[in-house]
Amino acid sequence: MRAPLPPDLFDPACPSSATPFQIGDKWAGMVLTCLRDGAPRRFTELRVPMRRVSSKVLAETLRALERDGMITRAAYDELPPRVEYAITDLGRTLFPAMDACRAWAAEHLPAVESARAAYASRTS
Amino acid sequence: MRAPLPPDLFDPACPSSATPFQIGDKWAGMVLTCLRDGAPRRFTELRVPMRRVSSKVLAETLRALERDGMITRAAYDELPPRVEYAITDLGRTLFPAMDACRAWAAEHLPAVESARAAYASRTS
DNA sequence: GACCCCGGTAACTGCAACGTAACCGGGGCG
DNA sequence: CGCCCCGGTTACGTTGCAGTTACCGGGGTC
Repeated sequence: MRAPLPPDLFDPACPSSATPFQIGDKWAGMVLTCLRDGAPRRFTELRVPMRRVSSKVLAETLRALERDGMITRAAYDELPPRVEYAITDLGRTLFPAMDACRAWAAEHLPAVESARAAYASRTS
Repeated sequence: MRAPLPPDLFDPACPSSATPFQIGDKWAGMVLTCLRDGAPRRFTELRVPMRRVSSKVLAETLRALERDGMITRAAYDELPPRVEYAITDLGRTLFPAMDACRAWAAEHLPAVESARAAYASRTS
C-alpha cells in the first residue's frame, strides 16, 4: 500500500519534469503524484521529492489543493506537531487525465525536442 | 471541413475557460482548438475567438508552438500580407490528452466549485 | 490627404510568482 | 544553556510574464 515516493521529480530522466502539461497550480501534479497511492504524507515527507520547491510555495500549493477539494489536511495536536495530507476521491478523478498527459509526454517529447533543434538551426 | 471557430473561448459557459489544465503555454490549448479541423487560419482570424489575448501574446504563443513543431507558419509575399497557421501531425497527437482534460473539467468542475464554496464558508 | 488593411514589433508598465532568509512555539535532549 | 524537531508564516527582493500603447510598410480606397 505505501509505495516509496519518487526520489526526485526534477530528475531530467523523469518525463514529468519536462512535460508541457500542467494541472492546476504549477506543482499540483507533483503533489498528487506523491499522494497517489492513498497513503497520507506529512509536510516534510512531501518536501523530500519536491526539494526544489520552497516550503512557502509548497504550503501555498497544498492550501490551494485543499481549497479545491483535491486533498485533505489533518492536523494532530501533538508535540512535535503532525500534519497529514491525503488525496480525496475528487483528487483521484484527475489521474486518467494526468496519465493521458504523461503518456503523451513519454511518447512525443523526443519529437518536440527534435523540432526545437531544427527550429534553432533554421533561425541561427 | 472548415468548421466555424468557437465564438468566444472566454465565455464562462465554455468549460475550457475555467479548466485547471494547461498545455504548454497558457494559450496553446486555445490555438490548437482553433486549428483542430485542419484548416489553415490567419492571424487576425485567430484573434477573433481569442480577442482577450493581445496580439503580442498571441504572436509569442504561435512562435512557441511553431518552434515545438505543433503548428506550421506559412507567409505569403502578397499585399496585404497573408500568413497562415496550420496544425501538424505532431500537434494532432495532443488531442487525446486535451480531450481527457476537457472531459475531466466538464464532469468535475462543479465539484471543485462547491469545494471552494465550502472552504470559503469554513474559513470566514 | 487620410485612413484602412495585415501581421506583427518595440517600449513601457504592472503584478503575480517565486526564491531566500529569518522566525515562531513548546517540549526533548545533551 | 542551546540546539533540534515540525509545519509552517512573515518580510523582502527579484524575475519574468502579461497587458497597454504606439508604430511599421506599402498599396488600395474614399
